[in-house]
Amino acid sequence: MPNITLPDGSVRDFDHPVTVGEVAAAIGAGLAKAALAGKVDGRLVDLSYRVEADAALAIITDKTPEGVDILRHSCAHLLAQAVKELFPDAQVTIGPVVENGFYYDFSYKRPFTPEDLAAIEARMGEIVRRDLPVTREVWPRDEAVAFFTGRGEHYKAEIIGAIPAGEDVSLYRQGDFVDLCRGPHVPSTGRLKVFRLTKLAGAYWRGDAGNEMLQRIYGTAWAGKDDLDAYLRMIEEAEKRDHRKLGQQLDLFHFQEEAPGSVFWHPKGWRVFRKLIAYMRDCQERAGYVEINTPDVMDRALWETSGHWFNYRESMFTTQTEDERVFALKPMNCPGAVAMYGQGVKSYRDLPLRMAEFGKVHRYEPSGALHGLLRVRHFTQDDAHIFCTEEQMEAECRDVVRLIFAIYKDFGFEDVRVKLSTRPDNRIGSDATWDKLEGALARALEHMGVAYALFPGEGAFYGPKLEFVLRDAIGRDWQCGTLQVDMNLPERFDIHYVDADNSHKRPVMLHRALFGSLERFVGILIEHYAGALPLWLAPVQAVVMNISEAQADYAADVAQRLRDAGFRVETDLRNEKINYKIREHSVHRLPYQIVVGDREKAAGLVAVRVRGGQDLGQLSIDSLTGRWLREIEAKAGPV
RNA sequence: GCCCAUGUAGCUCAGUGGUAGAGCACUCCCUUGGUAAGGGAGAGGCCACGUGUUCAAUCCACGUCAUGGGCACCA
Repeated sequence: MPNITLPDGSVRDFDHPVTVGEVAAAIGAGLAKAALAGKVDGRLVDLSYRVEADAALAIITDKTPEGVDILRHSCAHLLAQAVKELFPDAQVTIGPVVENGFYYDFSYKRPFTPEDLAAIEARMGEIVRRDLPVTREVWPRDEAVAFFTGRGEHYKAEIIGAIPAGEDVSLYRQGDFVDLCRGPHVPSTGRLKVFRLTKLAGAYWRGDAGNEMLQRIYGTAWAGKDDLDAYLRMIEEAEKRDHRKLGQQLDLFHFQEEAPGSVFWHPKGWRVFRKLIAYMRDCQERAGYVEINTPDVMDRALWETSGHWFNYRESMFTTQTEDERVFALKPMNCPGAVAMYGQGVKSYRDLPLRMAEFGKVHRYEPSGALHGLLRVRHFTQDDAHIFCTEEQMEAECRDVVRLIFAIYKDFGFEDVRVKLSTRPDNRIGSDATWDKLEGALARALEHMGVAYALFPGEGAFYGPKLEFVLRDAIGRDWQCGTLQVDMNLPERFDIHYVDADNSHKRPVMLHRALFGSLERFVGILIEHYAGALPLWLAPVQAVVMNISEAQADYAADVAQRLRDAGFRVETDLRNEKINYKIREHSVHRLPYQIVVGDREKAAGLVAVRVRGGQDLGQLSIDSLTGRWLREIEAKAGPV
């Protein structure tokens, strides 16, 4: 008879098989009430699961992430049941748990409307009040297929049909609603209290764009109302940080219909952009890079050599001139860089050759992919191509990884996820070479003590790659930096260097970008800092305001002296009250506001207010610039 | 590209089958005020674009473009 070991190490002895729910009851009435499911020897099971033999058991409640996921999964079933009750001829497909909630995909003759959504949510509440028991049944696969086919649930039947013949499948039943599911689930619908349907969307059956579009309903679910409220507040906060909204409010950039996916940078936004380039240029020069610039428009022949014409053409902007020559706007900088390398004869003494380029690339991205600054059709890469020998490659990779982390740190990004994608099935180059290249990337990370996720088979056909991913304010992941090894282009362009023994050798080509796209990086920074860019990046670092006309000259003079000291400073000499001006510049998140009235003018000082409201009192211009220099030196600034 | 929604003044939004409104911003006047909105007046719109229906369309229908939320995509 089972000895049950609980998480605290205690053991309970039962003289007969017991269900998880009975164990919970034996421990205490409170736990029995809170129990949602169990975990037996590491496997999640229903409360009704019968423990026959000795086992380790944990009672799952909504206090753990696993418990909350069970709530969410059961909410997906609840949603499906409500939809089937209201729209009997809708067909169910799948309904998994996602971050913060769940969704369910349906096939229905017409799109669901927001009114439908409200009705469905109301029906879900009603089913909760019915407090239907949720029960598990095990069926032979073929019987389950026949059952769902008989109910007209063809998608469900198709899913179950894909399960190997002869296997049993588990079904969950609540009232008249039955769904295929691995489980576990809450014991009854009455346990689902805190949920909300959030949005309607289209989604392809089985995630394949070649299939029909289903209707997805998203919802969110939580253990308690406080959690839901916190989540909704978080969403609200994220919306306030949206770089598209802040870009408008802070007068940084705009988009317009004539140039979908391309940015109009306003003076202030362009200052941030230029600052990033200046910063990166400085970092790269210290790291031994040279900077080049290659043409934006090049003949089709070059793209045929690089292979883009055949593999990437649908994403390229092309143009034909009067003389019928066909050109393409570069979607990548690499061919230009290789062409640059090909000029003149390179010696092993020239390597490693690190060629950086702030290259503008154009890609005809699908219209539905465009998203503010984060996904555009025209963007600037902080690109570089490193040509080196195989022996030099590992050290070069290490240096790139070191540089990338140092740079992210300056922007306050400490939590960076790294992905290593390795050889795909369809590839060029020998296994020995791939071993070397993948090893170089992996060792570069390990050398830095950087954890990474391995994505086997996800590399490009021409080489493995590292990707550096940052998470934005709304929890979306954006790839920024990348480090790739390319065995293809050196071959296609037939480039080489003369080695010490006078033989011709093929260089290895590393391709790397640290910001990735300058446009995207600005977008991420705006959200990261909620528009309050640190002093060193702020487009306007300070504004000098006069109290009244009598100090206009002095204010202009102060501003000029600060500009002479190298700072980005504007004046606000408008005929407005100081309260009005301070409000406006606070809304625009200026790092510093400087007020000069008669008192400051007489003393030759300035009154300084820091972003956030702190009053520094009266300072001399020298002590203010000294403070600023120290702050800029410290870089990242408050987030 | 696919599904759904949206598109009215510089911005944020109301609104109606009889060619339009608010707040803020803008211009001018008064005010010269010490740390988050002083007062008054004025100007400003081919109601995204095209084609239909209608005596009449910003409103209805269809199409196009763009944007938003998802999906697919991100070599």
